[in-house]
Amino acid sequence: MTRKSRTDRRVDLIDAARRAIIRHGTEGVGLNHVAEEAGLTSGAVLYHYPNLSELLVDAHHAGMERFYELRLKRISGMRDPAEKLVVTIRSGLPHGPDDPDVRLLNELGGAAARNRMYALLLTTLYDRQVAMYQSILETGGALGTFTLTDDSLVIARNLVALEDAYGYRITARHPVIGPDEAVDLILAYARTATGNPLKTSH
Amino acid sequence: MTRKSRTDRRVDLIDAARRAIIRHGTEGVGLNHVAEEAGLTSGAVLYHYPNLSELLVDAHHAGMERFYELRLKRISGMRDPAEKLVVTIRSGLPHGPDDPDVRLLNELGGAAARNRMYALLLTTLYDRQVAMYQSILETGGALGTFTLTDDSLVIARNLVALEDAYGYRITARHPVIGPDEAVDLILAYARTATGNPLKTSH
DNA sequence: TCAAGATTTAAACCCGTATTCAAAAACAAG
DNA sequence: CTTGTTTTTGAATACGGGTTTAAATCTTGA
Repeated sequence: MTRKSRTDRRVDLIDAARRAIIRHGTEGVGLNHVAEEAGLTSGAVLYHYPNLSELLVDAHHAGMERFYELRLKRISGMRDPAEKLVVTIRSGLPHGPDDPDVRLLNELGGAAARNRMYALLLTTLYDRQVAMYQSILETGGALGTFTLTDDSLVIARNLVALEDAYGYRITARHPVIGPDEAVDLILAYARTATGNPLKTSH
Repeated sequence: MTRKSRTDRRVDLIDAARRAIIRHGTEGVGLNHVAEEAGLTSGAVLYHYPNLSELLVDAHHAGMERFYELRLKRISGMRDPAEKLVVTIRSGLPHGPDDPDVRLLNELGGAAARNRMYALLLTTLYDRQVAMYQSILETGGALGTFTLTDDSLVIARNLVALEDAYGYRITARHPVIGPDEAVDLILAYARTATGNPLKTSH
């Protein structure tokens, strides 16, 4: 073992790749971009990774995992399903047009239609987010906090869909729809779907 | 003037570019791809267009215009706002994972975060679609067909957002969510938002 | 300190890119 | 058919891509 373990070095490269992808796009990013971001040469990158595309897949995979885990952590200590729901909606949206995590996810939207690996990653993430919302909705329904107008699966799918779409609008710098406006829009749906006023905490 | 006018030849190239973009992605498409799709050489393409990126922008622009105009045409002869709404929801979704028009739109999702031109095109299309929905909702409200639970702008924005998101899921080949399922999901929201049963016509 | 191993670099390689340009081909009009 | 113009080709240019490899550097353990 040297100063940094083999896996640690790969983690660094994954992070460099993540930044490079955001800067140049999944299909526009090059080995030199990643190397520059990592403070190395392209050869050194390829010493740790067999080829570029594998590194890019790992970078996307890691980015998704981080995004999802962060969302779970945000609501880990909460009891009230209504509060959980509001916080979860917020955590699914980018903080601004340059939010790195969402930027990374949005890069895959087009590529997923051509690349089975990326398609699988994206649909898996979607389904996990749906399950996350569904769990909140179900417990809220059981506790009487929510009165669901539809099957929880339907509402959950629509909530994640709304997040995704407004994420795209925000990263595309829509002049009117920012993070706050997107939250309001999604909450408008969540309120009618749950029958809960869902007050935002500030 | 020769057999084909200058603008006609450009239209052919735009269509070739559209197909090439779908095959290789906005950032992965090359001059040779477009030329091959048009049955020409790269030099001939550049004889009609000053450079590749300008052609790509035109191709995206034309694709959006076609997509939007087609949606308007679908509901042009209809009276009943409920019927209009259902048809419009359908026309906003891809027919399947390989639907060319939606594939083209999805290509821009990631690029819009890096390219101001693409961002403008996408947000403009979004706003126009919102206006289209809003018009349907407003007339339905005026006629008493709809009883809107929210401002028509809010509902319209959410409807377009849902279309966009499910378009991505469908083109990414989600194993469960296809065009029919997506329609049902969006209709679930539309029903609660309009207070109308919104029967699908078959 | 020294030797062995791991890591990084720099250069070479080959392939593909956008773009330019002179020559060839296709075409329209006289 | 011939002339003049438009269009297309194919080659040349110059650059950048990913990947490989030998040499140089750095790190660790003895």
